[in-house]
Amino acid sequence: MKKILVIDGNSIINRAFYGVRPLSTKDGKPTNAIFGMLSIIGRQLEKIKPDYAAVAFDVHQPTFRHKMYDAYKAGRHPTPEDLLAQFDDAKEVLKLMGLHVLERPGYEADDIQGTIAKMAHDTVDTVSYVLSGDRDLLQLIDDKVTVLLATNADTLEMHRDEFFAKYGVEPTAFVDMKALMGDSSDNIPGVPGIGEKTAGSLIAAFGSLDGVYENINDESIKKGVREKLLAGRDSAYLSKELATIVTHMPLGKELSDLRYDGMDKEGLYFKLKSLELQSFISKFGLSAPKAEASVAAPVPKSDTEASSKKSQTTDESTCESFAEADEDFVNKKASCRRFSVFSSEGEYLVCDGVETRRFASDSALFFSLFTPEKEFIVHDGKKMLHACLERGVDIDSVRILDLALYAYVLDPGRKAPTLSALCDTYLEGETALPLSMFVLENVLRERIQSDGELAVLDELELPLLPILVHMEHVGLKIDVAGMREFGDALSDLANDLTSRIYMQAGEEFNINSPKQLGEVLFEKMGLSASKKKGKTGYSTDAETLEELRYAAPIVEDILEYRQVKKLETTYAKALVEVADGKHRVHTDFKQAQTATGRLSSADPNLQNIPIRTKMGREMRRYFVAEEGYTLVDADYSQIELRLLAHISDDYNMKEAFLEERDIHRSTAAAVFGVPEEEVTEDMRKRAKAVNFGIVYGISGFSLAKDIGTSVTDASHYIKNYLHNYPFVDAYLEKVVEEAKETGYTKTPLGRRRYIPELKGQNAALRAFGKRVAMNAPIQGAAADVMKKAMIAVYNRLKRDLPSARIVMQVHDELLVEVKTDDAKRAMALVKEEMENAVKLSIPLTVDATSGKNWLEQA
DNA sequence: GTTTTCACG
DNA sequence: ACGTACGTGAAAACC
Repeated sequence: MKKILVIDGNSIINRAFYGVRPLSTKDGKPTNAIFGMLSIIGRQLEKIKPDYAAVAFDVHQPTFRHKMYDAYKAGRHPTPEDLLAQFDDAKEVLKLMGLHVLERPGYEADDIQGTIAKMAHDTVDTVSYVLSGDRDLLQLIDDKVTVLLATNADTLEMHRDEFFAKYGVEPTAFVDMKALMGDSSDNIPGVPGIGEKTAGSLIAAFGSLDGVYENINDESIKKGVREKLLAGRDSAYLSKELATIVTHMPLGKELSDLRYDGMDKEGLYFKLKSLELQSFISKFGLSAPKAEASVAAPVPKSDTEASSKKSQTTDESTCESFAEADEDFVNKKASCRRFSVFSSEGEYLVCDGVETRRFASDSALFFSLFTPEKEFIVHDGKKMLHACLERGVDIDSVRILDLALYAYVLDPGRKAPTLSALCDTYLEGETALPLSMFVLENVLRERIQSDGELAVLDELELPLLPILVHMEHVGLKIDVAGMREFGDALSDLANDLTSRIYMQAGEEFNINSPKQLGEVLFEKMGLSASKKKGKTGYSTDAETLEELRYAAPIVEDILEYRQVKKLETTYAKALVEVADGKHRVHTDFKQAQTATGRLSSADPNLQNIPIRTKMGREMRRYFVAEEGYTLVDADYSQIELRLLAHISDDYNMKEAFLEERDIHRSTAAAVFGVPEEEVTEDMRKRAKAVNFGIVYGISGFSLAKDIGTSVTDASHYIKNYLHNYPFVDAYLEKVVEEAKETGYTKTPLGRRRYIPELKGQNAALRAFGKRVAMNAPIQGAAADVMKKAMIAVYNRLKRDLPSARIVMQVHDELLVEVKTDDAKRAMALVKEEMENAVKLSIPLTVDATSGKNWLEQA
């Protein structure tokens, strides 16, 4: 187990200054703070023997995060002259001790500590020791983080257990306590009248600040306390923000940059000698080097070439020196971990948290920034990732923090906010791009965390992004010649149908125009359908025409014409047109588009390729594998119903899946009250519609329309269904109830969907909200599972079967293209990863097939 | 830019 | 009392 020691420089020096009697050198230089600091840190270095060590300091500058609270900070006591005078020497001593001294403008020492502790926390086999005199840091404690709390007497090791014993709450709830009790030393107001005792028992009882206010009317809260809490609500939430330590700041360091290699014995010897801190020279076992003055100073390297270049004053050299500056930027930033990149027309603006540089879109230097482990804060960065891929960047080894995805996770129902809209909303109008992207990342991440959606962001959306880029880049091959022929045949067929339709209508008109078609059918030919649109005219949709099918032969021709025309224009013609030189089509997966968490596919949409009719299904024959390759198609069987069974925990539905029974047959038996053996095809078909309806938030009316029965019968089916699956019934009720209370639904992984419709005055809209509430967690959970599966499949194939690549996703289905020899193995691997993407209380099963094209799958 | 229609899960 | 299933994208007509 590796250990990292992270020291709060400011608080240790402060504590040392006030805890140690005044000391000074002969010529009056104060040294007591350095003395105390050495004693505290020296002891811990010896005790812990860290593998990495860093000391963090504040740089006193207003920051994005804190500037709004400057008013509070203004009340701090000024630092005494005698203490200020010791800082520079103290830092020098620390460096000579082998500690990495870190200070970042705009961030406080505790933010640096929090960030390092988090880095260590996320690294296997590494634990952190956070040394501070400040109890604020206790919030960082967890299984892998210990806080060493320096007091005047000695240094206390605070593990999770000690913390819990002392405060009675989890360390993460420490900020929640502070939010209530406040902290005068940090100018955190808290709630007036609430002290440590009350705060402790409140948080112990309700877990968090949110918990306290959610249960504000709980009888265990005394009236007086409740009144104080209500009056101080805003102050409490502001206090919580003030008290929370940032754990994701742009540090520009990785753990390996912070290695502790022991002290510089010679340097430290001289330094301590000059500070007249003799006792530490012996304590650290330091001694004068043998030949004190023999170290030659390095001769500065001659720089004639560079200086001659710079001495020129032509325009050309100005350009060159810009290029040098950029190159310098890139080189210098080799050690920087996190950048923000703002893409604009023809250029990228790159910021390392301090300075911003401009790169042309085709700058090789820009792409050279993308080295393993680096993090890039972007907004809607897929286009940039494609450019990276073209330039040979390994996009899997960098981490892309796409703020558009952060915003999507926070509220998938909202239309995608622009970067500046995000700044307006979350940074109160701060728009210093791209620097503000760092702040946005922090702010949005904290919100996502407090909403319980961090897993959705970090385990699904962020890792999925580069995978989508790969899929889009590879594309899906179409048989261009075959599809063109098919398109031509469709065109011929449409022409035949057109003539027949004109003939029967007795005139030529635009069949594609619903207006003209309506006039022909309903006025000229005198047909009539049950529904007709008032405002815009007659409805001529398939459902209406279906009614008239046998009233006039023209109707059947029109229906067929519509189908043929759709296939021709939307698919055959359109796809041939967008195929690239290698006959591949590249969709654009929208990752932040749907309200439920699904992907969508556009330009072209490859998620709605026909399959339901025989003629439409033919289209799939022209989606093919590359020569020597095979398409593997793997789809989840009944994923939404399985998730409904799992989430509702309905024993009856679970039993059907556990026994791998045909769920529609099972449902039919229940709904029609017959044994499964006696279920007819028609009964099964109706039950299937009921199953779908349930997932969509059913109504008797719509079900009746769908399966062609009376509303009475349909309602009866639903009643039987819910009676047979009582936990499903209870679950659907619960999910609507919860959505009414909280304003949102959530999937098991935490993905939210807000449903404002439930709160409105419009009854129709509220009914819609109810259906959405019933559907969103199911559809969303299925989307979560598929995203998890895509990540698992991608990584598995990359490792074990690199000849295979995912080429499409259609909600519950993955399409993989693989060398024909490896098709069997690909089927097995993909199936395995998809089935085990999540663990449910019932099995998740995947059917995998393979073939030369998307139609012929055996 | 909006409406109608229809393709998919 | 109310309208009538969840989630998408594209083509063509229409304004």
